Amino acid sequence: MTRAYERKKEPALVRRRLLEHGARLCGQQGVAGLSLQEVAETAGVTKGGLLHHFPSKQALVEAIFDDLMQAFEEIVQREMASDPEPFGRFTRAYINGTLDLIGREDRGGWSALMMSTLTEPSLKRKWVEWLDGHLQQEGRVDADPMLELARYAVDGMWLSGFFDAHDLHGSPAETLRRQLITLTRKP
Amino acid sequence: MTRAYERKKEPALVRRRLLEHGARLCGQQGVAGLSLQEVAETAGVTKGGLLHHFPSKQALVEAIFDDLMQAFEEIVQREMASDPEPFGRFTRAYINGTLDLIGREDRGGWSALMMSTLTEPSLKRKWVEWLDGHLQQEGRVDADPMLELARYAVDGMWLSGFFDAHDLHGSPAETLRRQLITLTRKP
DNA sequence: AAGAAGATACCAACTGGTAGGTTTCTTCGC
DNA sequence: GCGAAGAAACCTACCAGTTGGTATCTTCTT
Repeated sequence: MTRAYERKKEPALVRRRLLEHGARLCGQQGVAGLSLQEVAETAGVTKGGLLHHFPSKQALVEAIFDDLMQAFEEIVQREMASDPEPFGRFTRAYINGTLDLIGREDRGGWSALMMSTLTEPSLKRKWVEWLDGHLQQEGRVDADPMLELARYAVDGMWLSGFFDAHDLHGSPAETLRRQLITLTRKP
Repeated sequence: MTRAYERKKEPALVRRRLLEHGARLCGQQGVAGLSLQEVAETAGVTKGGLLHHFPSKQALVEAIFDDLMQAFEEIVQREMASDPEPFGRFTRAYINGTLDLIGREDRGGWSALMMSTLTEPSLKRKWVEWLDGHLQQEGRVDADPMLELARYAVDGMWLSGFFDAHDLHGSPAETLRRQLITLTRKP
């Protein structure tokens, strides 16, 4: 039996810290502005230690992205499981999941990480594949233009979430959320 | 009378090239990934030349941003001028203007530049002020939650425009545009 | 002549990454 | 049980290249 509390080296924990601080810093400075040195230091380890867990910056960034994507995937899956109506089910899960993330404290991590998706081709590909996968799996039930529009809208809300912590352009988020969900019901 | 064809130095032109190539490179690599050296070279000038026009990287980035913002402002103004219906006028102009930009070749310049807005506080402030200015000026005619939603949706469309050059999630852009505009009409 | 436009050369700071070491953990023969 | 072997975790020192920025010089325009 291992007694974790006596351990001096805790690779899993260190790895976790590297991912989390990396995500946060990414959110503040973007991928290009991310420095291995800084990530390592804030995670309480040296650059050499970081490079032991992630052999290159690219590897680190992709790991951060995968980590966040997985978390989002789980949220979406949970939302979908509790939605009895097939039509627009994925879109509603996407909406609720995204708005959930906006409310989080660690929003910063998500923020520019997803933004970096735009400049980092490998991340872009991952995201597109994820979305395409879901849209294909759910078949035609999420292909309606209005559903597409709803997804875009929540993307926009998420985007504007960076600009100010408080309510978005004016309306409380809950009002907009309900309005969005309404759009996803059958015409 | 100046005889431009004999000139060897054309500062206005150089400045313009610096702004345009800067915008394009920004779109490809983000602000943090932007290198003065690279901007200068692609604009056909040395770094020293660039730093003569823009005394610092920050100054260059802000100038690029201002330049693009001004272009967008003109588009929006033109759209608004040709819209007889006051209700949702700014929102429609915002929608049409944004979708116009998506279709452009120089979309890349806009792309990550606006993204950088999120990490660069000074740019963020400029954007928020621009939007607030318009929303305040147009009074309550653009405060309706549905209009807000429509603006978010076009933001999302613009965002997803980075992911693939072709049509967005599936529907042709024109279909979505019409649907969006419909949302901006009185309830 | 005077100032603007631009080039050249240079610097300190920082970047991602490598090499090679030390410490800690796990495993396995005994 | 114990202890040695070997792997995993982590650190120190360093490298070559790049960064933004400055100082200085030349060329062009007016």
